Amino acid sequence: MQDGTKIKSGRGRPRAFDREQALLAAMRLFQTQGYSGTSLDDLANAMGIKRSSLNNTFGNKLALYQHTLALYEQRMGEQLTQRLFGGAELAESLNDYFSALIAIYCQEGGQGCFFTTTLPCVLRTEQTLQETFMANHTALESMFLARLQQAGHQDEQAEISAQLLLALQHTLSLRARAGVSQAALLKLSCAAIARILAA
Amino acid sequence: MQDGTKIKSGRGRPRAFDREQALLAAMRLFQTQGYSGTSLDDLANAMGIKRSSLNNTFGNKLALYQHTLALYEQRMGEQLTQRLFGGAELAESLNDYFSALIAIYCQEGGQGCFFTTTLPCVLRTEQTLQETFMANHTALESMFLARLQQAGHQDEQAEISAQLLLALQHTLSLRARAGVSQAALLKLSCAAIARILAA
DNA sequence: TTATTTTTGTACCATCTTGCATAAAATAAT
DNA sequence: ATTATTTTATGCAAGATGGTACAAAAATAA
Repeated sequence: MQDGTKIKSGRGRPRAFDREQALLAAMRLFQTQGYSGTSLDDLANAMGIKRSSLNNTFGNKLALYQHTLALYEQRMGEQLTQRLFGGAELAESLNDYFSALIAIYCQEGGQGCFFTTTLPCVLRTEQTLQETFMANHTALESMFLARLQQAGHQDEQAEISAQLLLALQHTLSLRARAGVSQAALLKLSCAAIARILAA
Repeated sequence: MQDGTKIKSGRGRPRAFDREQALLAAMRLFQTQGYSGTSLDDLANAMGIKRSSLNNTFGNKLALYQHTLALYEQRMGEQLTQRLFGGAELAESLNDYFSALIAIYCQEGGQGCFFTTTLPCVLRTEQTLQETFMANHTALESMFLARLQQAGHQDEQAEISAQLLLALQHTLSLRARAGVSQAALLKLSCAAIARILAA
């Protein structure tokens, strides 16, 4: 009966917890333990609510996971998109974007990207997640492409450059998750950007 | 009492199944469902053996997973290393290597790389796996570096190029897993190699 | 043959897991 | 105050899960 996206609750007992704070706690746990490795009891504990509230507010486990994915995507966009389209110089914009990205990936001991570190292993068992993953994938590539075109880059070359920038983002995520230091990632990022723009 | 790596069994009842075939079946299942998403019952069924034989031969679930990772790494090395160091021309070697890599990644509906698609989500809960992942990571980068140096590439630039080649491998794995077509991956691979060598 | 070693089949156990049911609590509308 | 509506608390149930125990089976060594 619940949509899980409702905000205003006309009447009835008011919710005793903050919806977004709870989702953030769930996100952190999913990001640390993966989807299959996290139980609803774990989640409810981390969120500071009871299982009944969890199911009532977010639906089942898969729906909760999708909500955390959506929240992550939204928050990342808020923190990063402006950096990419802010600066006048393309190289400067890219360095700004990836520096901020690396800082996020290295939080909490190097979690990497929520999508690329936790989604791939469950893509085959949960079909709807494949679409979620692919949608994010194409959105990121389109974003890079738009910024390159804004800088005057042409069709074919711009498309390849956009793909390489996403490749950089992928490898940064995996390396952060593997424990590579923030300094090493920054160095790699700078060198990669220079190479990609050198064409 | 078992090491799990023993080959010769002096006396006693001989094993009724092929150890490597069983490991391959386990690998396929782990690759499809992830580590946490696969139960020992699932594995025993796929391997065609009983739970008792599984535990007796490979130890517990984590040990079995590590055995499949080792087998994957070994087999990939056998199929790919020669391609990288075979050809005389660097660009040719790289295209040969990545073409074969993509063909493997796209098998069975696009599984991608066993390491990069199933390991990241469990790195935080199983510490020993972090070392396994990092070891593979550095081994691959060293392999690319060695091939570049063999072609006469110099220190700093060769190191960056090796990192970018590993980045290419990462993004190919994730894209294959996301469902990107083999043709699209090949196109990306060729363009990326050209860019990386253009420096 | 007899003893020893290893694998195999079956069963069991303690725990975890998910979803659901039911009642109590809190608030708005009537 | 009463009713309707929503959240919260508690518990239950059916099944899954990982690990282990034990006897039977199979093969070799003495």
